[in-house]
Amino acid sequence: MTKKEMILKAAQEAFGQLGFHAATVKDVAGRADVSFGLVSHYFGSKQDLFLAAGFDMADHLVAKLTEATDGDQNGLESIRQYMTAYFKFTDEHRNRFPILLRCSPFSHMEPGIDAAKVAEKFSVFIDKLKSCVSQGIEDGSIRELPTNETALIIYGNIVGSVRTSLLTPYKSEDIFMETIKHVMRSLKNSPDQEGC
Amino acid sequence: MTKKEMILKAAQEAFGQLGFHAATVKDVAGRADVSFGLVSHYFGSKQDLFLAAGFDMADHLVAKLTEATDGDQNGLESIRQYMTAYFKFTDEHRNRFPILLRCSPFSHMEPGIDAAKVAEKFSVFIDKLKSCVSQGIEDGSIRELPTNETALIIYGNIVGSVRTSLLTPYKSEDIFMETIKHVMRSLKNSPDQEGC
Amino acid sequence: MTKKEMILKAAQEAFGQLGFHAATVKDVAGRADVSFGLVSHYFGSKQDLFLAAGFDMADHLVAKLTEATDGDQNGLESIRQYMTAYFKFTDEHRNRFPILLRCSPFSHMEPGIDAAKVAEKFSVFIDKLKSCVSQGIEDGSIRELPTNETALIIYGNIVGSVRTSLLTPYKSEDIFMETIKHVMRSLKNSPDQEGC
Amino acid sequence: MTKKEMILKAAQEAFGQLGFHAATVKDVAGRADVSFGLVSHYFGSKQDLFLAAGFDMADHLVAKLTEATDGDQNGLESIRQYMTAYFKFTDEHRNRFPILLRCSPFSHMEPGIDAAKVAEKFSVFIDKLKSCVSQGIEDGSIRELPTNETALIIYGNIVGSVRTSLLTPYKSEDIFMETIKHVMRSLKNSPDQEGC
DNA sequence: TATGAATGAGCGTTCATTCAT
DNA sequence: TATGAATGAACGCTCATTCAT
Repeated sequence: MTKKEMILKAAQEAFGQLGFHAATVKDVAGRADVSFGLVSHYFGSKQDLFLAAGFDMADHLVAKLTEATDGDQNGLESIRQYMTAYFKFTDEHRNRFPILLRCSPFSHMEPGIDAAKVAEKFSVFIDKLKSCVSQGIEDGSIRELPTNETALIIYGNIVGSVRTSLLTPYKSEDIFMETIKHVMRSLKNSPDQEGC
Repeated sequence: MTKKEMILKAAQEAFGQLGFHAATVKDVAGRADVSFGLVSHYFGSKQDLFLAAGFDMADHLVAKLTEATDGDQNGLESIRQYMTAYFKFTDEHRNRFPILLRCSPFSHMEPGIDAAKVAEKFSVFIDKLKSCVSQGIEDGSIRELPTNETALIIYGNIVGSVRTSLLTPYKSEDIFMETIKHVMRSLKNSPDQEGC
Repeated sequence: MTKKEMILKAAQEAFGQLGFHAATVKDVAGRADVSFGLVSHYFGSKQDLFLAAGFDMADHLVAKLTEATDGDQNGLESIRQYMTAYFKFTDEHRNRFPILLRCSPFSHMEPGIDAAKVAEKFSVFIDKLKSCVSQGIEDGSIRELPTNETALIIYGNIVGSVRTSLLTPYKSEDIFMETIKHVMRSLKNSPDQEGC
Repeated sequence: MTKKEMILKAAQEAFGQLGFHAATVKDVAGRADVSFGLVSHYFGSKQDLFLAAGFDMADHLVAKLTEATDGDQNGLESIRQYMTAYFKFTDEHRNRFPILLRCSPFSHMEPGIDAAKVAEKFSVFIDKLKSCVSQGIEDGSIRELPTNETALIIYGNIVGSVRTSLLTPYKSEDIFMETIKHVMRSLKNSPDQEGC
């Protein structure tokens, strides 16, 4: 691994654990075992480093989600795969995943960070869900629901459970699996059941 | 309103908008139109002020939720009232509500803040939901679900939609109402529908 | 004891233990069990309080020293009485005596304190010793020594031992008694012994 | 001279003149003609700087005292050399020596300074005197006296005269020389003179 | 007399950033 | 590439002091 890559990993870890302000450039350099001057050399300002760290993590997650939803299953099943892949990714990167909870439009952006860039980057997560919902409504696996709101609610459901799992002391046996069931129940098209 | 109260309101606003680190004590004092020395005089350290601001907001919300769930409706209906009251409260305090998104166990606690105190304070939000779920399962309005996970997922749903509404640029016509429907669909006990 | 007197005692204790800067007006008020506003009311500024506390202690010590040297003994004996009374006084006021080590021309005056006033106040301690030395040389109990230097050296001896006793961890069985012997040996006029 | 050394000299000067509290880090930086950030960079906290400044001065003095007492003269003569070297050192460093009057177990330690470290550092000054006294008693140049108390009293005598010379307005022609004579007279073993 | 709300100068300290090497 | 000396804005905080009650 190059020093540049080591800095990026260290930044994801430090920013994820401590947040933008509390994580210092010296701290990142220390975790990467390089001099702090090298951080600026490669990544410029602290803000730039934060975005680079967040976007790198986002790119890896997008790749996994794309892979998971690429099959020819129906819309509801795609959403299940999306959620499964998302939760699997968080489990596999518990140390560095929290950077995505920080560098996300669903979180307060630190003043000085370009929120628009972050929002644009993350729109792909929502757009993917929208496609799944649309497809599911078309193929009959998902009941008639407003596409936009439903996608946002599902994403909120995912992130809510990830936050519960990674951040709170309110521990649960298997909140990820229950969250998937919760969403499936809500979306599933059952012809003989009226709404509420 | 006393100056002490003005400082508390200003702190909720500043911490909510900017976060613990980016919001400065001088900024809070400026919003409250008092000298910065008075902040320490009444609240001690910045961390103490943060907790006071968060807990004050939490107390007000708890009061509303208690009022909303106090009726003799069934468990599912109690959850609907809980969610309705929660969303109404966020709408009525858009300026100062975000302190609760910051000072919450579902968020990263700033290093130096006593996370245990926060978690204890907020456990009432989850506990209230647990009671509703239990009651709903007993009275037959809610299907057989694990109480703890379900309560946490509902709370995640609520906070997810609040975050979407207050923080993101992904605007939606009426995400709060759709979120309530989403939860109702998922929880409602329909004897003739199997789970998934 | 009036509140004014209680403040003075508390100031001697606080300034003695903590020094001018580290001792706060609130601390003094707390020890005296009065509100901090009352301190300013009676004594004006912190500097004024410091001088009042130091001078009060000095006055009490001067009274004891005067009493001790008032007899009709010879000069050497007067010095012994002076030293004995001085050490006795420090023992009896271990809690509050250190104010005199702080508010003294033999210590660094805190910037802002009127050093000249302090020096004038304390000159009486040296002058008393000078008289004793002069008298002793006249009455033959003390050898021929320069009056001024000898008085200063004796005073330095006294304060040195007080500092050793009150401040250092270098404990000693009876440094006060040994100090008196040390001075007596050095001053005593022994006709058959040349100097060195 | 490196900037680090310049900061140390400036700290000795500033702390010596003004004391720990009244001397500010910005003041030290100004005297050293460096930015105040560099002080933290090299020395950490103000307290660390204070100890570094005091210990550096102590080390230089110890070197001189060791040199002065290394000869094969008798114990009494060693003490004379010790005192002579001590007084010479204070004269040669009148600007920066006072740090040693502040950073010393014979002075009130500022709250927050590690008094035990200081006491340990300074014990060498007393220990050197103890050796001289012991040796002098053995070789017959010093009368039978308690070693510990006598060493402490001699050190008190030295510091008393240094304080008188450097701090007070009570000026004297040659207090240092008279102090040496004072100690010599008191210690010298005169077989035909009884004690007092 | 007696209180403490209110002020703000000034402190030590942190830390992103620049730049000579 | 890689280092860390050097800078200074900005922070939280303390505390003497004033003054209305």
